[in-house]
Amino acid sequence: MTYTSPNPETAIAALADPTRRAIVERLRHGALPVGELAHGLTVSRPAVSQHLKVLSDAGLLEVTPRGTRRVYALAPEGVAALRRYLDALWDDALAAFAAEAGQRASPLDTETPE
Amino acid sequence: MTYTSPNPETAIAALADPTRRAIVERLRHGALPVGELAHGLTVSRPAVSQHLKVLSDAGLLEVTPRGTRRVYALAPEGVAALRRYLDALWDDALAAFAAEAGQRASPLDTETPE
DNA sequence: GGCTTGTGTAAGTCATAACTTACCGTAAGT
DNA sequence: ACTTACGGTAAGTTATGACTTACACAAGCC
Repeated sequence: MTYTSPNPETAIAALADPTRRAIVERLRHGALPVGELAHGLTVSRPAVSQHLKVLSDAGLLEVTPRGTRRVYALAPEGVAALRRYLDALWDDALAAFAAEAGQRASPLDTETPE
Repeated sequence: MTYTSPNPETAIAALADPTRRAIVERLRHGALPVGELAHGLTVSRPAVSQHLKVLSDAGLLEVTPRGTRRVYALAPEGVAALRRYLDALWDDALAAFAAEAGQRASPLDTETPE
């Protein structure tokens, strides 16, 4: 029960911020505590904490308290949820693309039928 | 030369806005002109135009002028770029996850080696 | 037990971007 | 050619959210 992502849209919104993407990039290589994480960034440690909260709420990160430090890691399930969302979008995009190509092949409606 | 997406990060930022996600959702079923698009939304037509520009710049949408109206459609290549980005992230997330699981199996460093 | 280290939270400031109204250009219809 | 419909752009306002400093709390070390 490592709690799954709430919804992919929250995750997308979380990844929109450059600093948060930088955090995610830093976590690609492995889990890190907050201090280490903030050391490579240009913003203050509290700012990092706030971003970590947003990413965690979006289901993209998981915390493991280890003594006095809190180690953050990428949550594979959160990334997977995003992937599923985009896969479905990709599927529909292709279908719509094909449908429009078919419509252009048989120009039944130069005008919208209203 | 339907011009490809600039980078996945711009696309993510574009999808962060709820109104823009609503536009994308509406385009899943097929291409639409601006008027039709704005009709289903709560914001004004100019606002929709601005959002369409952002989505187009991100490589997620394509325009087809048809007479006086401009028909917008999902750009499969833009969605594909996003998918590739997330696939790579997913890959690293799994690797990091496995690495940490291995570290926990052989606890060489209860402390960070600094 | 007090001190230090590591981190999350609160309050407030400031920058960004989403939205509105007004306007302009362009393509079709009569 | 004039009118109408459609959509992009400009200018200005407002709301959102990212950042800072200051503070509070918990866990290890002496």
